[in-house]
Amino acid sequence: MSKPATITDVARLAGVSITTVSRILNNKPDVAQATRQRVLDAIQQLNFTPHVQAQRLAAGKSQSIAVLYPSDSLGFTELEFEFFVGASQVATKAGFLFNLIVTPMNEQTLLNLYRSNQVDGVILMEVHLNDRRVAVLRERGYPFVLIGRCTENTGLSTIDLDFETAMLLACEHLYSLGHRHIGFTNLIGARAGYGPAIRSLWGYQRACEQFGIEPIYRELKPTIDELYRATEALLDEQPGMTAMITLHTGPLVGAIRAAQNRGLCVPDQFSIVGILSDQMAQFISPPLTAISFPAQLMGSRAAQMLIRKLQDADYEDKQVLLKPRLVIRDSTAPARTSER
Amino acid sequence: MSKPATITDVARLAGVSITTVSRILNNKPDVAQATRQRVLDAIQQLNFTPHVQAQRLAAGKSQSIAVLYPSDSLGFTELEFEFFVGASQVATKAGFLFNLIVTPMNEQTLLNLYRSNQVDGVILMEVHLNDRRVAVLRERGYPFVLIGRCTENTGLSTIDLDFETAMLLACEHLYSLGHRHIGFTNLIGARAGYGPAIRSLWGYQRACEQFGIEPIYRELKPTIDELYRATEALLDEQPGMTAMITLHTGPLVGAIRAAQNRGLCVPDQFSIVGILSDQMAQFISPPLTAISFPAQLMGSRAAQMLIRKLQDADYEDKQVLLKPRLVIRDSTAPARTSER
DNA sequence: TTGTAGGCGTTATCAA
DNA sequence: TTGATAACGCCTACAA
Repeated sequence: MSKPATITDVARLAGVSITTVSRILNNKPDVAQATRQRVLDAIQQLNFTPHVQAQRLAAGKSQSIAVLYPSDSLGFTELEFEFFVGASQVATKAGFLFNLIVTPMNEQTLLNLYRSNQVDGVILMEVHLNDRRVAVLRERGYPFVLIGRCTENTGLSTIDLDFETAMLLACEHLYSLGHRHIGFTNLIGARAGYGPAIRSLWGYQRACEQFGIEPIYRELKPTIDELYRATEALLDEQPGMTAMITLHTGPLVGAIRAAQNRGLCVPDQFSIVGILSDQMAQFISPPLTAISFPAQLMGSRAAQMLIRKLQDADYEDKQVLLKPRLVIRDSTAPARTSER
Repeated sequence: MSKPATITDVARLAGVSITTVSRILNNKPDVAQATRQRVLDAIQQLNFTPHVQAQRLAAGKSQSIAVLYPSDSLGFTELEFEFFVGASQVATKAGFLFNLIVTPMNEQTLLNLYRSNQVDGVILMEVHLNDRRVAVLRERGYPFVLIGRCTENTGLSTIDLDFETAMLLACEHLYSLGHRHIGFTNLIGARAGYGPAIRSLWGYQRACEQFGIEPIYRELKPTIDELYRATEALLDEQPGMTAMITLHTGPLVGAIRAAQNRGLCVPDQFSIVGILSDQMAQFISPPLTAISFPAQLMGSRAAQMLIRKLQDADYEDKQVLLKPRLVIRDSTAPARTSER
């Protein structure tokens, strides 16, 4: 583990000044072809790589971004992984380091991230309508991007799935299959202002009005058991219910099981629509009719926006809202008009 | 976005030298109580946070670790997410930055990671029996930890699941249920020396000998379709086969489906055992009897080992091998002695 | 086209 | 118990 070569070593070996080496490293013009070659040779020979800490200190940038994913939030879903991979790929390609921080941060630690120059910018996940983190960062003018969005997003860079439309689509699909009693089990947190939860609820409510159907609504923690019990309860209370939409990714297996345990065959007697990744939708039996959640895309777009923002002084903030897409698989079928 | 305060500002405000402030920041002894308080007040007042780049440059450490997960490797499984979360939590708690790098690296870029001081150490995933990355890093004496292991691990820090024993357990379970024709669909890559694949194969082979049963073996890419087709093919070719073990996490749904499509009820007429996270095992229908894969634990243990190694000069390398645990759920049942 | 010199914000080594 | 001062490795005016 001998000490890595420094720019000084290179300069000495090539018989030039440090400045010249630096110029070449940073692709500045005004270097004689011969000199450049000599320096490049020296670099090669010494296996030299610039010391990033030093570069960053001198340049005043950290060249790294972080994703803040408070892991206590909602338990496992398959989506996170895709977000991370998408963002990490983009970051690496752009020469940025990608930090994943799953420990929840308070206002202080969040600001320190910037002040201490650990990161140039962050991607915030699990965003609420009134997110303190957003308020704090916005006020200080620190660069960041949201996966999700707030109530007031002017001047922010955001990327989100249009959950409201997603719910409309889902309801429409079921309605067109003849379903008139459609339940919706939402993520917990709508009241707390958790974006996806509250917007889905709005969408559901709008759909109910639009189609003239009666809402059947629950909020749950995203565990299989919860969804299992809730589904059973709903089936009991709502004998007329022939279909369900759920925002919970994995646990929605609980819903399927509960239905099946009641002797209800999915989809022949009971239809289910989810919102989840295409991957996961196919892992489930039966393969799920679902709004697909393009998590990897969202992760990479978020990273792109952030990095551009960091590099372009006059980058314009954008609020990207992805149009949801319904993929019909095997968990939905026409409603039996007779009874359930 | 006013410039953050520096140590100089603090020193000036407190009326002491930079050195003194530095001492206090680093909890050195020999500072008068009164001085300390004065400096702390100044720090508070200025909202000062040390500039990490500068600290790291001066100290010669980057205080960050990275996980190298080449994302082209095997496609999605739910396990990665858990690895990352586990490692990230530990890193943050220890004051380290956690970098996730999913872009595959060649020898050069890997070494540059160290030389450029981006990271102090890395956690390698997707390890092969003869892993070039390991050879390269070991030779240079750079600190790293493996999730997985090689053929020769002396002097390395590794953590791995004992796949060989896992396969023995799985076979034993099925054998004790009366199954005598047990198929095994492995991850592709055994021949290429991919650790989990090859060790599982060894375990399976040992189990077959031990129980005197005939191996029924396939290697596949981890997609639902592949596993679906392979299972169908196996069912055709091996009319006596009543059970299957598979190393593929999600796609094993394909196996279940194929069996069911043949009119084989799982588990009554066909048993399946997987190796996957407890989470995922429950997402699947029927809930899967499986060797549980403690990914989050492995991630955090790996990070712990690495960080200790970085901090303790005389840290002893350990090769940790986790004992597998079989959790019996609803995908295995006694073999029908009659026929399938 | 090239080099000199100062600075980035810390830590570490000596003196005082 | 404190404080100069020299690193750390690189970048960047400015000068030559």
